[in-house]
Amino acid sequence: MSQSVPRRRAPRNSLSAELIVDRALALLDDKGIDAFSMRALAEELGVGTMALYTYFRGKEELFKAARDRVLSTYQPPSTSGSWDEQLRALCLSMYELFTGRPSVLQLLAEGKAEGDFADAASVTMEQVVRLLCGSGLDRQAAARAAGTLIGFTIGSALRQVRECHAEGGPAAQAELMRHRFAILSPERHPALIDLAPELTLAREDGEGQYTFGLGLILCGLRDLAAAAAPRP
Amino acid sequence: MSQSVPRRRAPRNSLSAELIVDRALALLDDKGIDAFSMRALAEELGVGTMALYTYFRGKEELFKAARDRVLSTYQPPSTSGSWDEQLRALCLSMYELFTGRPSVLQLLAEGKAEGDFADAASVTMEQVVRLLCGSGLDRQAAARAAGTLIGFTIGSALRQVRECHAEGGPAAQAELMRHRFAILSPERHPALIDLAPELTLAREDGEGQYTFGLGLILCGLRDLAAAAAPRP
DNA sequence: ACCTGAACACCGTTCAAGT
DNA sequence: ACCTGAACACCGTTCAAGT
Repeated sequence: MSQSVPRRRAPRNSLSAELIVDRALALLDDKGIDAFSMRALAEELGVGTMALYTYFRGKEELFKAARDRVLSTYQPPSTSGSWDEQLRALCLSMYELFTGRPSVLQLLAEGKAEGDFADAASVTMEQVVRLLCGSGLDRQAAARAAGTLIGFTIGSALRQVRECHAEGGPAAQAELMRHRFAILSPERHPALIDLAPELTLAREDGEGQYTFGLGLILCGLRDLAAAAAPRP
Repeated sequence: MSQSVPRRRAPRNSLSAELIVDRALALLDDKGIDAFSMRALAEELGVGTMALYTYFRGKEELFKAARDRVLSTYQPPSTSGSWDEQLRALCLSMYELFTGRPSVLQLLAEGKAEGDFADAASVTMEQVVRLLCGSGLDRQAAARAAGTLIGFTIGSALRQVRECHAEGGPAAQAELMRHRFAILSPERHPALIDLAPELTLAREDGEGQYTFGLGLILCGLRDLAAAAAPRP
């Protein structure tokens, strides 16, 4: 007679911090952060739950390791061109890193993996800050611009990731949005109803939405830099 | 001998959906979404946990009720001036609504309270879209601009809210940030270290950071509108 | 050192029961 | 209708024990 399928235990010493992080990232990217649990991860690895605690103090520490794993594999692009073109390339590559690895983004955004950042992240920050400081902005404006660019990038990536992890996927989300528009009263919300098709499309095209917003911010920065350092 | 302080039960029929939402919001704003639980809320109200289920199907529905409560009390400001000045005022008032009610923002951002929006929210959206459509932008640009403004506002408010709910509060967060800068190598991150004071300040001043970014976006929109509808 | 199972203190929710 | 307690299926983590 068949056993209750207890997924035969992995042989001793076959476990490692690396392997655990690998599987954790796979589980995270696959099912999302809400479906993640130490117990489920252990099950996946074919070990008892507490085996994980030999390698990590707890869930939090495992999350930080997962975050660092992804961030440390990140290669900032080598850029060229004017400072704003370089900023655009840097931000876009960050956006792609995040949307390509939804799990880590969720960890960062929900504050589950706070702590000292991996080196790759600070290298990119360094580039961003250097470009901004060389653009003619004063120090305060440069600092705030850095915050705006990073925040906008993370926020935009986060929105798209949530769209994908939401039940039913993007298709269902779009349907839900159409329904919301459908129940609005035409007298009170004429402009909203009129623009509904474009609004729905914009929401579906996360990357287009992001590049549009990024363009606006960079345009604002160019104007600001030009005003701060006018042609002599 | 004293009882185990079972917080004497509330009299029968003293409970209501209103009262539950009230307390839920208080608990949420006070301790944050992570510390919230149906059990804790019931305890706070002096009733058994299951009493809540007489008024709400479950946690999700309670969250939606809490969200709607807050959004329906929101009064969009009456604006005047040019379209971009009006947009600025609308966005700022949304930002203040959210940062004033951290709990609801977290519900919205973490997708815990999805569903049809309250009326007040769509009234504001209507205004935003109307202003954008009247600015000279084409339809697609108007839709994307709306997405950018809303997304940036929610994202910025969320960052500030998390800053406040993080352990130790803003002060501890700033200290942590200084520490992060302190451990960077001066050879590899000269610009970052040089701008550290301003970056720390910018992070502490959430509202200043937001208005700065909003200004950049609006500046970009003005340029775009001017290019789309040049003087005849 | 590496891994285990039992146990503890939580959680949301179902269910049968009481008023 | 309104509210209860017991129970179920989860969760992260502690702890004593096994190899």
